[in-house]
Amino acid sequence: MNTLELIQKNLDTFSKSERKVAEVIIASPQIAIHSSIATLAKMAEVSEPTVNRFCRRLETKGFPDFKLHLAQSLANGTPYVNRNVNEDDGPEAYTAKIFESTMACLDVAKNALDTSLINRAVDALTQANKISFFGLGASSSVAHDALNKFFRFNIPVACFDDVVMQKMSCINSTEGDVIVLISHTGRTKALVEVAQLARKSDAFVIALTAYNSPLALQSNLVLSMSVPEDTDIYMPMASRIAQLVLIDVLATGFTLRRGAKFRDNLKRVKDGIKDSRFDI
Amino acid sequence: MNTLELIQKNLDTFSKSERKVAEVIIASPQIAIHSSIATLAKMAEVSEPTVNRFCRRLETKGFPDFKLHLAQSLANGTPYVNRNVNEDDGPEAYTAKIFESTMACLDVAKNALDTSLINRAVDALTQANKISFFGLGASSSVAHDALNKFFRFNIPVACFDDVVMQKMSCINSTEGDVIVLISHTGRTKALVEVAQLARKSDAFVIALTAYNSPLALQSNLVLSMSVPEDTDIYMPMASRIAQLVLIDVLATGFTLRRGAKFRDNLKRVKDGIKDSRFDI
DNA sequence: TTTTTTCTGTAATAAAATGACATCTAATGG
DNA sequence: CCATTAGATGTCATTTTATTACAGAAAAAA
Repeated sequence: MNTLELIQKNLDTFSKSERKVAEVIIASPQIAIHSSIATLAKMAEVSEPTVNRFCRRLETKGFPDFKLHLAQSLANGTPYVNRNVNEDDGPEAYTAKIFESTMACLDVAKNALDTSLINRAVDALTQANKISFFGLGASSSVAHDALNKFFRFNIPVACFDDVVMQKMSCINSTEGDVIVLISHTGRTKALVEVAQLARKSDAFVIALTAYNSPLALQSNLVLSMSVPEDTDIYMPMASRIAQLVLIDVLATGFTLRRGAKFRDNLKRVKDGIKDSRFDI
Repeated sequence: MNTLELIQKNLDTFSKSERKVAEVIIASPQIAIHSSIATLAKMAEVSEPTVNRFCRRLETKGFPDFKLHLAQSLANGTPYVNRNVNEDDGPEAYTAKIFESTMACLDVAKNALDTSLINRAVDALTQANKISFFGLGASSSVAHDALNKFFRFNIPVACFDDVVMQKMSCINSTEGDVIVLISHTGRTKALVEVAQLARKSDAFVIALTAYNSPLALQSNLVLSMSVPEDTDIYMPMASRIAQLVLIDVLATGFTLRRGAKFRDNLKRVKDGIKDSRFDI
């Protein structure tokens, strides 16, 4: 496991002084691995043995061993941890934090995803007579984006961000239709009702939502991501990005399933809008 | 560059004793990084300073620094690189590839961004009488998303994905209005015309687009990301994600600039929709 | 062969990390 | 509210580790 993530996760198991050390390391891991125990101790304003004890707590042999582990995990994967934006952060700080925590969330989302479920979702989508994407609030732009993607595949596809339209559309659904419902929390009442209507009409309901949420329980297939929303200042940020990437994954799975001929078709669509663009 | 490869390549530039060290390290690098200079010297049957000199020859600060470099290059594989999806990739493969290359793109985007420009953009947005977000095609969902974010700030904000509406809106703009144009390529003729109209009406034009593109040249402020679109099967994927994260950054900058009182307001908006959700 | 340069090892020094112990802090029970 | 105790933290001593300076050996050049 990634050392940096490990530190982040165990942050509350550390003592006061050890947490100081953890924070200094998380803030600038690259500096940490190039420092001696003395300089790091000074940076964290603790004593040298405290740094050493901190290292041991992370199941390493000591400080030099810890540095090796940290160095490896910095090279290995995400040096990106979910850091919250502070009130006094400048543009550099909050830009970096948001990008990095988004990347960290994508990493978590990737690991939490069940690819066999993705495969089943792609199965359902490729066999669908019609695909509908529904979302409300912040999730409606995800639905729009999905529309934009699947629309190019030249199959019947719809997208509504209005509850009434969504319900009407569900009532008119039949077996063979796939309805994709998008909601971060999975607790929006209106969307749960939409799911119920869709099920009544024998449509296949795929939910991009939280595991075990009311919406998830009403769906045929759930793609859950369990992304923490720490960074957010009262609005969904990283979760929505993860959903979008998941849409990309589904769209890619779709095109791969359809084969090479189909992809040529996509290219023609793209070439078709050439005239509306400036040449280089 | 990979340290182990570097050693291999420079094998003939070393002296006799240094080569002994090199060979021991190449033979068992995992042991090497966990050994002290003394044990490694003994293994190579040379003196300790020889090992040290060997490390310096590889442009490291000394033995501990060398170990860090070696540890990093031993950390398996290049993690988040832009790997293209192949026709014969299974669900695990393409899911991982899409997530990872999205993360790689975000990393590139983050490094390419100019935070002073972000700061200026936040300046403009906070002082705006009215903010409009315009995008066409795939970028329209980014514009929608931006609307959803800035709408919560309780300021006049608009979003159109229709060229005619966009143009009309621009003609009605006045000084103090900010228009944010979103386009990956920056070559969509219609959107460039929109930019020109907006400038004529003395609106401040911010473009989220490619550097030096026709759209960029027509704008007051350009936030460019230069994200490669390798992974894409003829549709924007990662670039759009990067734009969305950039919107998050701008929205965060906005809330930070507005201060604590303003953030309490945001919380009230969120609490206000509580009734429409299921409790846990 | 002599001279010069380059390499390599020894020993001294400096730096770093760890261990032992004392002190402080905070929590628990009287 | 104080005494006791477990845990946390720092100081200092010790040990380990790395680096430097220098001298002798090997190789190359004259």
